[in-house]
Amino acid sequence: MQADTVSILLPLAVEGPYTYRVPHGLTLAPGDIVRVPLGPREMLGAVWDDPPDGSVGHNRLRPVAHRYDAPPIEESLRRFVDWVARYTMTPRGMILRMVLRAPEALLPERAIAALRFSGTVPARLTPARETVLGRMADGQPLPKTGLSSALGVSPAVIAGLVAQGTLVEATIAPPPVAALPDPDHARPELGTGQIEAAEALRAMVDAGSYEVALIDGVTGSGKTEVYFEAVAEALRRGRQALILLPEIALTGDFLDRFARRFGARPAEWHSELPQRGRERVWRGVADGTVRAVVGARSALFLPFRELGLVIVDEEHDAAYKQDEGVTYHARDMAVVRGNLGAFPVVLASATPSIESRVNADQGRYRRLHLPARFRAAKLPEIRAIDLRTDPPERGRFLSPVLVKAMEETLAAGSQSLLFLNRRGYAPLTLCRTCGHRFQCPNCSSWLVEHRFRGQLVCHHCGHSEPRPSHCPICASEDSLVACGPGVERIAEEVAARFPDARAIVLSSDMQGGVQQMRAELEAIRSGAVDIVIGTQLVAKGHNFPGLALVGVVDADLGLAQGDPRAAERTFQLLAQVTGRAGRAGGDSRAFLQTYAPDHPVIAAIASGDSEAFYQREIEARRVSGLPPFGRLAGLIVSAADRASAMSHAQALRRMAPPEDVAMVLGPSEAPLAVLRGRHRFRLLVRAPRGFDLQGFIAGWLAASPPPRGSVKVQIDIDPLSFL
DNA sequence: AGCACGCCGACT
DNA sequence: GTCGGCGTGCTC
Repeated sequence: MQADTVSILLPLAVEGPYTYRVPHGLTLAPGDIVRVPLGPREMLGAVWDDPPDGSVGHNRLRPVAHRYDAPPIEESLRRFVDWVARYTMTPRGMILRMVLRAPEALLPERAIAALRFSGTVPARLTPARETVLGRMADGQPLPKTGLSSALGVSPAVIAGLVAQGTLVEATIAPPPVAALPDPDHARPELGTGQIEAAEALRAMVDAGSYEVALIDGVTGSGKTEVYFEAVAEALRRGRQALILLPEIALTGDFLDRFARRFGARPAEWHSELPQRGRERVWRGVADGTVRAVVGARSALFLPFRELGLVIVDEEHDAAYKQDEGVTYHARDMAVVRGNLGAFPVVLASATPSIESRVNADQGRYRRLHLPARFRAAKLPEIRAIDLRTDPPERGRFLSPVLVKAMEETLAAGSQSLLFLNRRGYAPLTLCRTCGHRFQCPNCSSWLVEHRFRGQLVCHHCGHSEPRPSHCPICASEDSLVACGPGVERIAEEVAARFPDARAIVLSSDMQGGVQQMRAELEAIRSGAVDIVIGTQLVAKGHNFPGLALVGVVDADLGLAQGDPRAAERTFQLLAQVTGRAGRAGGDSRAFLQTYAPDHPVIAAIASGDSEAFYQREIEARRVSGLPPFGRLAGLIVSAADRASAMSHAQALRRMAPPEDVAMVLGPSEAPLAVLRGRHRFRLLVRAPRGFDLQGFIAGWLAASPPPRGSVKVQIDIDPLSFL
């Protein structure tokens, strides 16, 4: 505890900061980014606020090597790191690591090599040389790369002028990674309902204090336009703004939309961003040259210098949950960051999560409801098709009612979308002779036939094997039958029924990657496709302006699982898919094929009465003590083989919990997944609101007989009862 | 994160 | 008899 020591948090899996000696002549303040010796090497770290402890002898302390000339990590971000670490039960250093993801960003950015006119005219002037001098006479340096083609002369001319001393080496500062967005570039015309909501958001940003707003409204009600007004207000007030999107929705379309409103594309941040780009965005965010960022969940950990607003679009989306490494829910952490940084947070969704709805109902969030579609866009007419009364023909999966609607749509020259959230050809293959079912050797799930690829694939762990021609058990030839539909099989049926229609399958395991995908989306947009058959992919992120008909092949899929959020997820997915119809205006229809037309989820979608669904679901959650009324944590128990993972999970469950904590091994006691050769089971821990779940789990793990080495336990889900 | 230390299979 | 696999532990 001496004046010449300092606490440094290192981006490693260490619980707290280490103590270092401050060398003479160096002044350090909390948040400063430094380089310190650690073992045989040097490492990045940040000065933290903890008072240096005396547990390590002063004579063993090593000195800080260097302080970077970079903006310090701001106080509220430091508190955020501490908070997230405690909440997720992760060592603090691991959270800091998420902040310091772009270490090269700490060095000054490399200038661009350029050439400029030195003032010395060459002895001989040729026409090409005159061209160059004419363009460079003002002495402004021009970038070296591409200079000759930019000036329309051969590289030899440039080289000659350099040799003569007419052009000399120079540098130019790299352009900012993103141009400044202008809040008043193209102010939109808002509808009446939108004006009120936009005004409320503007007032929140003006107030400059923590508050959470939940904007909800059907697809096409203009949520984006409304929250852009909040972004504009933050920019006007000199604050930075962050828009979070689920990775899949972070498309060029969205960036263009931002650019149309603000006159410049925002900086973007996501996992695919190349190293150079990451560094530039990180630096720009830290030094304040970047004013607006659109990013995936990890953007929440960027070192903003004056963050004044976070928008979480599609706030219900499960992609906000990070479940590798540090497990956190970006929507919840965004709310925390707003709370610690004293600025507003806006959650937006056409189908809000139950948690957010409850928080709004209970007054913790302000609810801004957008009542109607905007710009004359009409909602589709939605109808459930009862498959018990209108069944498909034998061996087929499309009901005559849906087929007729498709025929009509096709005849009118409009587009149809068939949605089935199941990749591949068939979800189960069995032998007609002996009844053998093809199961994954690692997991307990069925292998899915992918006919285009000729493989049987496990969608759980990725295992795949070639589809055999005969049964591996009874050796019968031609006895294998595909059970149930996947998108490939629906495509087959569509091809048989509509041989002249131009049909296309969109699913995540498409061959050809991003390029191919882009081309196909463009084909759909331009109207070169009549029938789109797609999985979840078509529900999110992409707009299909010409869609007149949406058919949900199996609306019941997803309702039967043991997952406590199954109903909510299905509702959200169905609302999104049916909402794809008719965005651009005109009449449109959506059909839900179902065996349970009275199921609350189906009924809510078909009647358009989502309120009824929410009330019912909220009540069900309240009764069972699930989030947001209780707190739920998933412990992932993992081990190198299935049996020991299972036995460790059971051992943990046997640890007698207090009465107010419930635990189940589940859902359905099935292994979650086999990832990187590790078998994982999930334990769900449920506790009442207000209960110190983290403390309980930590104590529980400390007291449990140490499971042999190879078992890892991590917090998976955690709820909202923190503010 | 690195890097060292420490126990069980196929080889000069 | 060793070389080497990566599981575990440590770095102020």
